[in-house]
Amino acid sequence: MYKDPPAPIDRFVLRLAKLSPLGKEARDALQNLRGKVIQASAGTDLVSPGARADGIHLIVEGLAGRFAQFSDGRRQITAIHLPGDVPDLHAVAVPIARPSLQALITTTVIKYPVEDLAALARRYPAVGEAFWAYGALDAVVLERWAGNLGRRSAVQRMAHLLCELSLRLADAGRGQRHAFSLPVTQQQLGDMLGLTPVHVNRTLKALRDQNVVTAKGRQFLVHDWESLAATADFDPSYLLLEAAEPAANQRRPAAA
Amino acid sequence: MYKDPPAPIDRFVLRLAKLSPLGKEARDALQNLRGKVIQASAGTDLVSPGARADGIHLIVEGLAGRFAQFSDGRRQITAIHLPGDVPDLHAVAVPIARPSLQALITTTVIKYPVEDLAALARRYPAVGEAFWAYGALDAVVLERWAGNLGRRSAVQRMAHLLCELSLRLADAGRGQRHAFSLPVTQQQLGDMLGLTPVHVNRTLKALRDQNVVTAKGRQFLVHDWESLAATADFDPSYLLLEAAEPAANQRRPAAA
DNA sequence: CGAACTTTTGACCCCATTCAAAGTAGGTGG
DNA sequence: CCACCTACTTTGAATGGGGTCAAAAGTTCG
Repeated sequence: MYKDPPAPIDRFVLRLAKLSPLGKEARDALQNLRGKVIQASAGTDLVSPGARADGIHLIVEGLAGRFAQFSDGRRQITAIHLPGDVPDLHAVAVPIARPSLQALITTTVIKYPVEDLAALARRYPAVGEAFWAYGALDAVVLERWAGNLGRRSAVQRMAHLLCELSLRLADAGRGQRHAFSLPVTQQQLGDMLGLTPVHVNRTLKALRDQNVVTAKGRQFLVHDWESLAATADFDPSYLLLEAAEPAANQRRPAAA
Repeated sequence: MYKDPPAPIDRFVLRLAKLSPLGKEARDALQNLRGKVIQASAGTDLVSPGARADGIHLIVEGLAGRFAQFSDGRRQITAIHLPGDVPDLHAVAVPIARPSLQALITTTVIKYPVEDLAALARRYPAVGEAFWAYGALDAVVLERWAGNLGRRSAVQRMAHLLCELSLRLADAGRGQRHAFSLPVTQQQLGDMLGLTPVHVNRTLKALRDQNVVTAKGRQFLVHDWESLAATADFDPSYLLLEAAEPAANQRRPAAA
């Protein structure tokens, strides 16, 4: 077997610690937070637009999308969150600013009381600073997402999304950058890319015909990652993953 | 006369204080920050893509755009910043994550040393928390921007942009929501909206023909704000301006 | 008073949407 | 285990919104 996926809370704490050095006491305090475990099936809203703020979510398993909704019901997904992510951490600082959150597949989350996290941030300044930095990085990713939507063609957008997600999934121990499972519908891909489901299908077909990516079922195989990154004009550095740059030491045990 | 535009640094401190109650000492410390005044003419980059981090910018006068740049040179503006805004405050927490910044018109900024702001945030926890919250609100606006780019037609995008900017300009004391000056080129509007300059022109013409907005020179007159907001599906609450919604109980007593 | 930059308009093209329908899982109950 | 239902995927044909190319008419400013 490959490396086991790290426990989501560990992943979260690790990322925080990388942003601002955390003492052992602070790390333990984060690990010992108690929250409510919640299961959501695909397509249900974890936080509906305009809902009251009642907790901060840690993704434990599955896939969640942050989204904006329009009055006609259409949605634009603005960020994808994997196990170990906390999509709405910034709501600790600004309870009013709560993003809407949707489970894209069957998803398990833990919901922590806002006050507990606020108390932690106040008690350990390093934690507060790490929370702030965490939100800042989130905003960087969001900015790329916006650039993607504004200025690129359908194929480029799709390529960029696949590049981003392949690296992040690999980083979360959920696959490898050239072979991963992304079990979302084409409808949902459309909501991420600002495209109609029909055109998502055609776009995937185009990539398949170029022999760059094949999506069978919801299993993605990237045959030519370099070419994919090139069409996407993708620069991984903004994700700030360690695995991102060298990429040489991407272990690949004999499997499949 | 209408109200005078408040001094930009005051506007910034005021906004911070609204996010997290600041003591007089902390407010004074913010006011007394010393930085380098810089003038930039229209179109020049205040921070070029990939440039080294060397300061945090307060917009004093003019208009700046945060942007993403692609390898072919095209740009997508992801946020507009008015006098009193600090576009890159989050770089205090994550120096690596520095947004590119462009002066859209002749613009004056003050550049503060990152360390000075970091020291302030560490010394006054309330300031740190306010900085964090400031970034969180910025991200909320950015999320709307992304939704705008992903799912709306050219006319809707333009309408939304004009709604947002008219309210923010009015809030900054630089005009009224139905009559304001936005002295940017149609090329730059295109970079904001993900459109070509030619189509920006046609879009403005469409709004003019519907008698909703007329843009003569770079002076904008909104004849029917309600109708504009309706076509944009615009909801002002995300901006968290006092003028926008009731928000009556938003104020807090200044603690020492 | 000319040079460079904007704005405006026209004609044509192409990418993505829309509408429609057939094919393909996946899941449930008989 | 199969019949059936529902949701998702795939493909075709027609439409349209926005892009591209080109040129003329303002502006601004040295």
